[in-house]
Amino acid sequence: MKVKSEAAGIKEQLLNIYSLLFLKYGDQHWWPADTQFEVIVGAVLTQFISWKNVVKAIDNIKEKDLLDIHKLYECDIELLKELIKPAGFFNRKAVILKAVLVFIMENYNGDLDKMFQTSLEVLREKLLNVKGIGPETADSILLYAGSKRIFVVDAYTVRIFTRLGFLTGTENYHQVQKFFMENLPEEVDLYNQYHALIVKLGSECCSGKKPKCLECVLKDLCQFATFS
DNA sequence: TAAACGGTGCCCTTCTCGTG
DNA sequence: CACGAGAAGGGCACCGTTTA
Repeated sequence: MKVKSEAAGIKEQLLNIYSLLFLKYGDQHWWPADTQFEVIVGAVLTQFISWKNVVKAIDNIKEKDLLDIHKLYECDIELLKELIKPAGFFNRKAVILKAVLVFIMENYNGDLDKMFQTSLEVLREKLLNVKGIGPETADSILLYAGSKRIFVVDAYTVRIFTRLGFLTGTENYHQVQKFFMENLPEEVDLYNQYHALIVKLGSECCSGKKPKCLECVLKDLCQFATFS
């Protein structure tokens, strides 16, 4: 892991970045969902695609009055595929969603409160054992549905903090997560907001191909910034 | 020789970019 | 302007290679 040697420590720098992002983008109110269950469904559906399309898929489920663990658990998988079509990869996601529902029903009798009473470490391990649930999806569910203290890493996080010089871009998920969790205050709300702001910056400004460095609030801190 | 590991392609839709 | 090609996005399965 590359370490910056400037006077300000990494912890101060991370908080400084957070402040700049918050000043620019404000409270992100994440996760955009009404219930814990909606967060879980959204976390699965948002894999590989933009949130916009997930909204359509969830609206479809809501329209049929199926946004409920028991109802969705009983729901025919072909119907489920139809409903979540806008979210892309629907064949696979329907299967993943079903697997999650089976997991919650069989382990916790469909009771999310009960599920989130489980310790972070144990529940994370269990979620990762559900086919189709990787670290990012599991952590999203833990943080945003369960208010567990875990930092969510995604492609934006890696891209932005590599460009800023904190990462080399070759670290694995766990290493990146550890970096943030060791250098940020241990606050669920901060983890929540920080990740949301990273996504905001990543999608609006720090894109993969043509980042808009000129309008980036972090441009003065960034080694990557180009202004051509 | 078997297990562990690393790399690659696939899944599907939407959006962006480039070309005619 | 309209169209088509290509990329993005997370995880899994399968392949070939390395290691014990």
